[in-house]
Amino acid sequence: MTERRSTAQAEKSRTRREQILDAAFHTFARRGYRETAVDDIAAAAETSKGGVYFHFATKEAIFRELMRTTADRLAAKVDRAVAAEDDPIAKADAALRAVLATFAGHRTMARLLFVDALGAGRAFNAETNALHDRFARMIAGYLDEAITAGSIPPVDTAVTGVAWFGALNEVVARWLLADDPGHLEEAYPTLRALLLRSVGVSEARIASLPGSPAGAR
Amino acid sequence: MTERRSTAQAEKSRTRREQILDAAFHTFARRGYRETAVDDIAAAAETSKGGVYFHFATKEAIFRELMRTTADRLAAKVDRAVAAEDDPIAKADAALRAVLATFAGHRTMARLLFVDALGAGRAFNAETNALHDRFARMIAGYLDEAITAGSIPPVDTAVTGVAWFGALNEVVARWLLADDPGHLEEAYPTLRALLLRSVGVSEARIASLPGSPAGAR
Amino acid sequence: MTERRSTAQAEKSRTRREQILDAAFHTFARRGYRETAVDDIAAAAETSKGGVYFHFATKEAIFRELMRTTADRLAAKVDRAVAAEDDPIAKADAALRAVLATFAGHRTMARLLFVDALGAGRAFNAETNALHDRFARMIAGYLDEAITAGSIPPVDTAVTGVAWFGALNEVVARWLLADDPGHLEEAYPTLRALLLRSVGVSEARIASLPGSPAGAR
Amino acid sequence: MTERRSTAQAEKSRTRREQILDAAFHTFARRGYRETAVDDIAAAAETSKGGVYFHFATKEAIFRELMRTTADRLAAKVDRAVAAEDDPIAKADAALRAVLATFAGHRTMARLLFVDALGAGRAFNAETNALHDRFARMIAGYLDEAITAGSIPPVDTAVTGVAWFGALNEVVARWLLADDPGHLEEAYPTLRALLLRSVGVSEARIASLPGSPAGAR
DNA sequence: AATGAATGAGGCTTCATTCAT
DNA sequence: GATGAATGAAGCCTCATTCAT
Repeated sequence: MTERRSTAQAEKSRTRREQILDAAFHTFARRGYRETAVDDIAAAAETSKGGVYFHFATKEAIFRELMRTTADRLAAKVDRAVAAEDDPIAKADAALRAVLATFAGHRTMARLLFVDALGAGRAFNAETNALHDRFARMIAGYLDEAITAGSIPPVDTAVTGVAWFGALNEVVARWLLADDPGHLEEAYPTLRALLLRSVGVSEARIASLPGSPAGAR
Repeated sequence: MTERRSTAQAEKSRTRREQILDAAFHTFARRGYRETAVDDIAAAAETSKGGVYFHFATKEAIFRELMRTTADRLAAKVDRAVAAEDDPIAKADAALRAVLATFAGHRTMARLLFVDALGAGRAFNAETNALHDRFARMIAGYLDEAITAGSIPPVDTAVTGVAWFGALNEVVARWLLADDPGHLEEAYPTLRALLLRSVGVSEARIASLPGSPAGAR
Repeated sequence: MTERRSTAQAEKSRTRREQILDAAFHTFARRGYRETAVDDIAAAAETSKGGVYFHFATKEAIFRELMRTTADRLAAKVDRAVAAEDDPIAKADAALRAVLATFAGHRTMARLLFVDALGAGRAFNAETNALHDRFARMIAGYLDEAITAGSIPPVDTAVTGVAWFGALNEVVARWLLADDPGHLEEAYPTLRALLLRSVGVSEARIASLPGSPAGAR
Repeated sequence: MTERRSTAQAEKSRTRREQILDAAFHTFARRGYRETAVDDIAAAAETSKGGVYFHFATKEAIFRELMRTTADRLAAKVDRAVAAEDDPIAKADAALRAVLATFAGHRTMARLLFVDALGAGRAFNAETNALHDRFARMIAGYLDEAITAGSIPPVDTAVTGVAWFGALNEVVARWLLADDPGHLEEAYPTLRALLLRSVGVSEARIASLPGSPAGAR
């Protein structure tokens, strides 16, 4: 009985904890880190300030956890998409597509991950840095594989990873910040062609990818 | 006499104004907008809070002016560099080089322009947006010229402008946020090759640019 | 149990709220609205600035609530006094007596209601206006009844209400501001005779009221 | 020559001083004492803050001087009006009429004198007190004359003076604070009848005064 | 005489965090 | 576990006053 109750409590607690994370996620994304008061989070989570502080030590801790899990989720999605492809270039394509699709579906998530981290102040630079680094490295890794496989000529994959991520990031960010967002996917073919070309993939190969403009050169 | 005196005073006032802007510039860049107190600016400018408020209506006004003038200065530098070249691709090269060189010399300036704007909170998104837009458009403009001149094949220059700016931005930002910065210019040849290739410039043409890796020729 | 606890807490909270109102009441009355800092109120209430702001949104809100409740209390007292009399003139007498007695007992209350409202700045004119209007109308209402009952000849009760209130107000205010207050009630018979006479009540009727100067009978 | 210049300077100085007083008068009256910044006064006087401080030691000093001179002017006007009459009751009528006429013509002056003094904070109570006292005493003085002349029965003229002033003050104040002022003079016959009746002047005598309703009872 | 820049105390409000219940 | 009251350090801004020129 005690056993059962404590389990039930633990479950309820986990639920409440997630409620708070959820609320924080949306509130941070909508209003930004500094503009979000712990009270706002508590209200959105339908609990009290004290309740929030029972589950998290500080406001910063909430944000950090959110950053981490959100990034994890995205990275997992990308990994899954990549694993489904064989050809290195198809892998890259799949990865890009996965990122854009996720963002397109979760504007909020993107905002949190790519825009707000900076707004959170110097304290978070390490986090942000690590996050961007992680994605840049991920890209570099795939590029390295592609080079090894002979799919593309050798390049400085470290710099290229950063640049690709930056290009992607900016396109997403501009979309996030736009008053009238439009469809993020529309930019995809152009962006993909740009990125692939930048590492020496031939026009023919690019044109052969699914979704390329029909008669493309 | 009165004339002379008032002129001297006006000059001193202007000097003080600039002192404040300077102090604000550095403090914002070091600590971020939200993290910077008006008192900090005053202290750094060796004046008082009231002194700051004599010259600027609000903290925000200081930041806005800083954003504007900093962007102006950079844009002017780029324009000058571009005007010195004839060939569209050389122009692009010059522009990139100008941006990187400026940032390399003024880490602080870059931080303010590219990183902190986001930290300033939702209220500044319009400003930031406009700033990024300005540079993205600038790039798109040069790309359009290059297309018109037949130097590169047609592409969606709007998206490309954004992507280029993003790639550049990210490279700079990562450098800014790194613990051990290293030399920004080292990334330049790689980045340049990447960007030019992405819009279809031939390897030969890229290799012919000054500063390209020796063996590449 | 939870019930009991929450009730106890709510009660404590209400108590604290009133503590703050009380402290504000006295501080406003002693120093005036502008002169009173929220810190002063907090200190007087033996709590912190934050504590005050937990219970009230702004300093102005405190003042407004104070004005309202104080006026309510006075109006209720007058209404009760009036209801206890039958004859219109006796009603007027009772009302005047109630006001003066209340003020005499609570110098502070009077100060807040009649003097400080103006010190609160243009923003409060609406409030003050409404307050004075309320009392002037109250008087006018009783006068109208008296006219209807044939106890006094017809007069412009609107202007008369204002004038009566003004006379009363000034007598009270002068007493409030005097260095050596003396007894407010001493002025009462004179004031009452003045006011009643001003609306045509006969000397005989006035002399018959309780508390009239002996020899006047 | 020096002589002449210094005279000219003195004159200019006096002019400037008055300019400032004028500006202060209007600004205080429009915005209230606390809401008026010395900068506002300087701007309205078309001079600088320093200029203001050359002529006046403090903001308070300006206000005090304004109160005094304004009251002087009004008192002089009343005295003149009173001197023109013989009969005590006609004198009283003339005095009331003078006050109301002055206020009606100078809403601004009235506001400064009767409303704002309180808004200026406790520091001015002495001044305000003295001012109100002065007018109450003035009224009491005329009433004493009237009693001596046998025009009215004896009353406590001190209290009556205060009450009369209060009635007058309130009527004026309500007019000052009203959104849609209307004509102050319209209230005059009612007010006059009220006041005169209150000290035992007969209906017949009241009806005989100029401006009384034609067929008045 | 006048200017305008500078000063700095002080005001109101916000908010992350703590804690008794 | 949860609540909500309390704390107090900051933060931004205003403004009377001073002062060098």
